[in-house]
Amino acid sequence: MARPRTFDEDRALDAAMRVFWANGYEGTSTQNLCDATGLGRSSIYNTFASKYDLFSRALARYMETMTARQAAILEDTGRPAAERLRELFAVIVADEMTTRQGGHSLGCLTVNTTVELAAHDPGIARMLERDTARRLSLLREVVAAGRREGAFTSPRDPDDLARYLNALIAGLRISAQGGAGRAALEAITEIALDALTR
Amino acid sequence: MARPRTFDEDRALDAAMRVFWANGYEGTSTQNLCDATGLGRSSIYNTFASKYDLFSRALARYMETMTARQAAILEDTGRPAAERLRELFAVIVADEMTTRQGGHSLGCLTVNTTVELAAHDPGIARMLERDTARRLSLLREVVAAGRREGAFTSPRDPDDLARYLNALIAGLRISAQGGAGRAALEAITEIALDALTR
DNA sequence: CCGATTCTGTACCGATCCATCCAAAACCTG
DNA sequence: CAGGTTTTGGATGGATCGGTACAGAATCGG
Repeated sequence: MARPRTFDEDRALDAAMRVFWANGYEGTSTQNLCDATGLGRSSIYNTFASKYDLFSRALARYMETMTARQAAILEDTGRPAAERLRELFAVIVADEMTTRQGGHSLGCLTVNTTVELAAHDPGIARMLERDTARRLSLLREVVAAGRREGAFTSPRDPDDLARYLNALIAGLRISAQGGAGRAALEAITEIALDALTR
Repeated sequence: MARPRTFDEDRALDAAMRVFWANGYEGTSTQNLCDATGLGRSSIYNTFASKYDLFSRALARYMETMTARQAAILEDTGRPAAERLRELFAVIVADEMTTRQGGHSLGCLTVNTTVELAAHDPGIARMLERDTARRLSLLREVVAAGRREGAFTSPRDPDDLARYLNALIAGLRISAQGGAGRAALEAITEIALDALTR
């Protein structure tokens, strides 16, 4: 029929995602994307409509994989809720430690994009809001489960507790980007749980 | 001697700061800076060495004013520590609600810059680290005072509690940038205090 | 009111921005 | 192996990027 592609679209998307993650949307040039993906400009623009479209799809991919990972941990109803939440924190801290570049982590593409684009781009903002809603739902469920198990004794509204945890996770990412080390991050997560078990 | 300036340098710096705050470093063009300050390119480059230098000074100004405001609240030893901390949260939430543009706040220039530049620019990173150290010190002091007063019963290390509060404040900003409303932000701050009083 | 000095507006610089065009290359079907 | 179709690389597009050059305007000391 026709000449086939010599590259894998998902691999290209992954490479693009990492560049956007490290440099932000404005901070990434189309040349950067060519270098990172190994593709020519033509191949990129033939596959993705624009830099914006490529970013949008990279962000969607990131959110899907990240939130799915978190869902797998938080929805593992075979384990106590408190243990699931601790595991989530441990994974997040581990991620922050492994995406380090010269003393500072890259943080989280979702958080980074919220900072850079949420106020300027309604389309991106809606994507972020959907992802946040999903994570809030996961967190609310694990909080409710922990309460049923008697582990989380806080009388606060589970919705608010979920928002609290979500905010704290974002703050954890910012702290890591600011240079906080593993011990500091772990201490933060320990204290964060105190609010649930008080 | 010579022709005097027709503009106030501090006012120009303020205008530049707001543009960087709203659009980030990469997202702000020199033309944007001319428009916002009302200055011509010559005046800007005659007063500031470069876009980078202008940003650096705008950031320094932001950090100085913001942290000074927070210090004034946290170091007001005439009031109970818990009250001071609540007041800090109230001011932060109020700020986030007033810098809104179309449902999303602009967040905090310090946090935004941490996301955009900390991993790439050692000079900016050091500025941010100094500011963070100063705020951590303020928070540690208020935590220690609250403990002496018997209000904060958490047995955790005051250093860690300060880091926890700092992370939570950043998360509060991110939540606001993501579209969280006043009620949600206030609930988060209430729960955050639970970790200190457990 | 003149000379020295500084500020300011405009034009301009090379580099880079995102995106497109087009011809050559590569593949599948018949 | 020929025709049709898609991909690919390289050249190229106008626009904008950060920054500079330069001439004229504005002010002060004398």
